[in-house]
Amino acid sequence: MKLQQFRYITAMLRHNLNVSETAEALYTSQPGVSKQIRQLEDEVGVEIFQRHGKQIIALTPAGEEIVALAQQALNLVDSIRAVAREHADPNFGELRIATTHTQARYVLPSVIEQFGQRYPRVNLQLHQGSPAQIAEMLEEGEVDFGIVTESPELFAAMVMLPCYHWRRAVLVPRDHPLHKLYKLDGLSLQAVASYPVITYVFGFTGRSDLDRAFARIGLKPKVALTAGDADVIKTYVRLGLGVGIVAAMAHQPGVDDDLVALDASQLFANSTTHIGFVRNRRLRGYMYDFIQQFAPHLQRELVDRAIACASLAEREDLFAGLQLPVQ
Amino acid sequence: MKLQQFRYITAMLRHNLNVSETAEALYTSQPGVSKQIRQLEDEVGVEIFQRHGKQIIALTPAGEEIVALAQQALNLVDSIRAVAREHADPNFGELRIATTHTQARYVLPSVIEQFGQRYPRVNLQLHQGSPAQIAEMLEEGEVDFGIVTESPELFAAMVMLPCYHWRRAVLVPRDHPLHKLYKLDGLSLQAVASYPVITYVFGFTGRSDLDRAFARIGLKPKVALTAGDADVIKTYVRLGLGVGIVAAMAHQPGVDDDLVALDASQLFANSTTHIGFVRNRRLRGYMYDFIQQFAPHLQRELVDRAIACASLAEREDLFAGLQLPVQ
DNA sequence: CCCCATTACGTAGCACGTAACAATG
DNA sequence: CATTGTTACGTGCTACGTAATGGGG
Repeated sequence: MKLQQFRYITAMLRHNLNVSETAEALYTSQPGVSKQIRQLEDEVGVEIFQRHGKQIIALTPAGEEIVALAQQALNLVDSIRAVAREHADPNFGELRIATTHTQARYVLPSVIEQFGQRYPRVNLQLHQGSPAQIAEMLEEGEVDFGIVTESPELFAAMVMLPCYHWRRAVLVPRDHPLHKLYKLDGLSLQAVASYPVITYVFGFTGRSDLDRAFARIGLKPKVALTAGDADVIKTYVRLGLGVGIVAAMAHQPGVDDDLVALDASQLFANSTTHIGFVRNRRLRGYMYDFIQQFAPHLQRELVDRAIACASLAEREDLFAGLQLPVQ
Repeated sequence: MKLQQFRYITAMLRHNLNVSETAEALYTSQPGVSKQIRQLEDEVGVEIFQRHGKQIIALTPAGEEIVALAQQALNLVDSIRAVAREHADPNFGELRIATTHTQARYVLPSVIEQFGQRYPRVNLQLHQGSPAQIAEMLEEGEVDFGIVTESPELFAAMVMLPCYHWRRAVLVPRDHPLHKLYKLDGLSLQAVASYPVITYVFGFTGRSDLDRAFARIGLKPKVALTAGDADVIKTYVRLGLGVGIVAAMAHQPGVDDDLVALDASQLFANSTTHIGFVRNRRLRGYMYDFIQQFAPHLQRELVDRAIACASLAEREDLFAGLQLPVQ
């Protein structure tokens, strides 16, 4: 048994059980991967992958368990690396974060600046992506943290810590009828839905919460345009293509004063942003600090307790009593 | 990083941080071990062992953590093997048990016979040893289970499950004065201590509980002879060398009828026998069955919950309400 | 001066790459 | 016929063993 074999079989999972694709992703040859997998199967005496002729179509029951254990072993290897680096120099290393546009653009800049001053020798990498891509980057060990709002099911295997709630705002030009209405009576879903809306593409930044709100009252607003980020949305709101529905923090005073952000927290449920990472992978000291700078209630001790939780439910209990800040 | 390197550094712990001894124990050459350790240290960029000149004298702080993680990784490798075997054939495999004489001689035979009938194709190995040796065998992965009464501190890192309490008996020839006294007034520690005693060597079969009982009332009985097992003790009791203090189950009706076993459960606290194994190493199905045959209250589900416990204290809570059988 | 870790060096085994082959849809 | 996994084969790396070297107590 070799760690390399563990890398191959775990990578197979992430690449459709396709040997060719896996080999390519790991920058190695197809026969090499094939052979190592076969050798591992020979050594332990049981097939890990179910083959149909020469096609690999599924994991065997034994394979399910074996791959999970192999993944844990690889996490330990990463942890050893982290421990060693920590002891070599606790202030030196890298911090790789994957997140969506909204966080990268509106929330993280101040946190990252602070962090950079505290840890000038930590090389910080920020990767932008969709929640699915972020989940993949985490799984592959390409990043240390993911910061996301959407799709908890993608992150079921990870430790997700709630950071803050955020409100939604309806973004319109100053002279838009909704602005007057808002000042008189406040907003209603009906009023908003009477205009074409511009909002996030599905799967991004709490989009599903938004759809749910309209669906609940049986409305299906005309969506004029969807975008992955609020900057694009703002651009088209300015062009009069429709009303924007965005995270409230996307409206920046000083820059966006030609638009008004009408508070819509009564119309749509608040969304919650989480920071998450792979379980069983040891965190560097500065990583704990980063988490706490991002979400002050997440002290190291609380994070460790969340890591220790065996199940999602346990973790939810841990945070049940907590009052999160609202952005 | 290679699993072999993990084997070397973890074995170092069990062999006084002595490279030569470690190499010998692993049937390989001293320079090989030395070099692999050095290579691992180079790779992770931090010393694992603290050297004083050319002497290895301790683990570095980083080393402490790294070795612990490496051990976990090796346990996972063993688990993968176990999973594979289980799926290949759940009724085929081996069960390796380390235990002390008392269990091997008086308690296990019936359990093992039952087990052998249920699982004829499981190769059962029984190794006898002192508690310290048993702990070592468990740590080295040479056995699956340890069954012991003494020295909980040796097994702090393992999952220990309480199986049953057992009483002590004072063993004397039929015509011994203590026998008469027992029938009239019962026994007292003073009465027992007025004769030379024959009992277990220190570190075996609850010997320390026994010493504690005498010490509490300020008595120090004359110990005529100590032995590792009750058979030897019985032999010398028959020769009139002294009175035996043994586990009650060591007195076998039919075989030992020339001796009488005077119940001494009032004089000495009952001892508790535990079955234990290394955490994070997956158990085969038949292993769960063995545990339950040995201690019927330890159903698979309860065992799994005990394994899940993070700390010793948690595990104690789990068994706090349980009424154990008394042998 | 002995014990022990490290360095030097040769060899055998194996992981990995290239090329050819087989099987599936 | 295209895609995908397996077998065949050659090569370069490296783990490991033997022998020699060097510090510590």
